[in-house]
Amino acid sequence: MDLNRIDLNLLVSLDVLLAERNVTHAARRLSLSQPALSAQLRQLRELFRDPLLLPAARGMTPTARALELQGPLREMLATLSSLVAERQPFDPGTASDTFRIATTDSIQAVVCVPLIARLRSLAPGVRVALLPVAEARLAEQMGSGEVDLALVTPQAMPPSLKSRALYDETFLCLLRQGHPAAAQPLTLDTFCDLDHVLTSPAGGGFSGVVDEVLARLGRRRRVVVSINSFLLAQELVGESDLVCTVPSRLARRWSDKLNVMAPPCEVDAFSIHMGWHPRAHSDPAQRWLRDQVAEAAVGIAGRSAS
DNA sequence: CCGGTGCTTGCTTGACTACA
DNA sequence: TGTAGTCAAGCAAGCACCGG
Repeated sequence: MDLNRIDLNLLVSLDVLLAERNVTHAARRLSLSQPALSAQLRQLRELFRDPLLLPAARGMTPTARALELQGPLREMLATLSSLVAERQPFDPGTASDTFRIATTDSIQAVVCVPLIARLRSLAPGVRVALLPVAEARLAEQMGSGEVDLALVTPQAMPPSLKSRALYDETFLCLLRQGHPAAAQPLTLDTFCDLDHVLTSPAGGGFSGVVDEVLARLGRRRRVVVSINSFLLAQELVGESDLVCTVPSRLARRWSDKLNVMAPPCEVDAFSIHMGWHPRAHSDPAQRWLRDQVAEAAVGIAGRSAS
């Protein structure tokens, strides 16, 4: 069958004809005259090479082929109907969506805490799931809808995603209160003499951006603990003489219980981006979520990063 | 009970019209 | 000019009624 020959209106008429099993009644339902629908039935008969409906005592009787078509036809028209239905604008007041955001715990603390407060007030019916970042699977997770939004560095962002910069970030060092090294600004010598905690979302590593900077300066530090949770860093630092270099906004959150100090060497700033699948680009709910994340990020970006 | 008649219902077809 | 619609007429089948 040549698809070019198929007029969608003919299929709509067939659907009504099969439901009514009466050309006159079907024509009335389709706002057509009975002869007009009779002409369409003739075209359908040619198209399907089957009588489709045979005259009966009262109305028409469907042929086996017509009965075979009825179910799939109804489903196809319902799918088409939903496909072309006007997309409803997102209404945060009544929405009950669940948003899944993949990010590190440091970004969760910095961005997601104000974000969730914002969502609770604007869209009390929505739910938020914060998920760990599985860098290798991120593109696949977003493609399948397992994750709606990723908040990560551009390096961790799969190239297939659309992305937008949220804010820039630098590093600060954390030491416990009363730590002997905290009495004066950290020098490179003091910094390298201390034992370090290294945090990385992937975990397991003992070398990071700070080690790269030190290597360029011909220096090195001793990383004795490697963790994948930034939040655990404050506990470890608070209970030991360890030092930990963490994103500045996170460090400042703990300034009341830990010493927050500038690192003795210049560690390159980095940026945090949000990424989403192209499929979700024009989805009203997803767009609204991205706007809220951007708004939350404007709030934190406004605060000095150094 | 059966067959004839007329009415109703419903489909098809031909003539005509409107419109792009 | 072609397409898609309406109007009007024709035809077929079912049904009710009536008379023999």
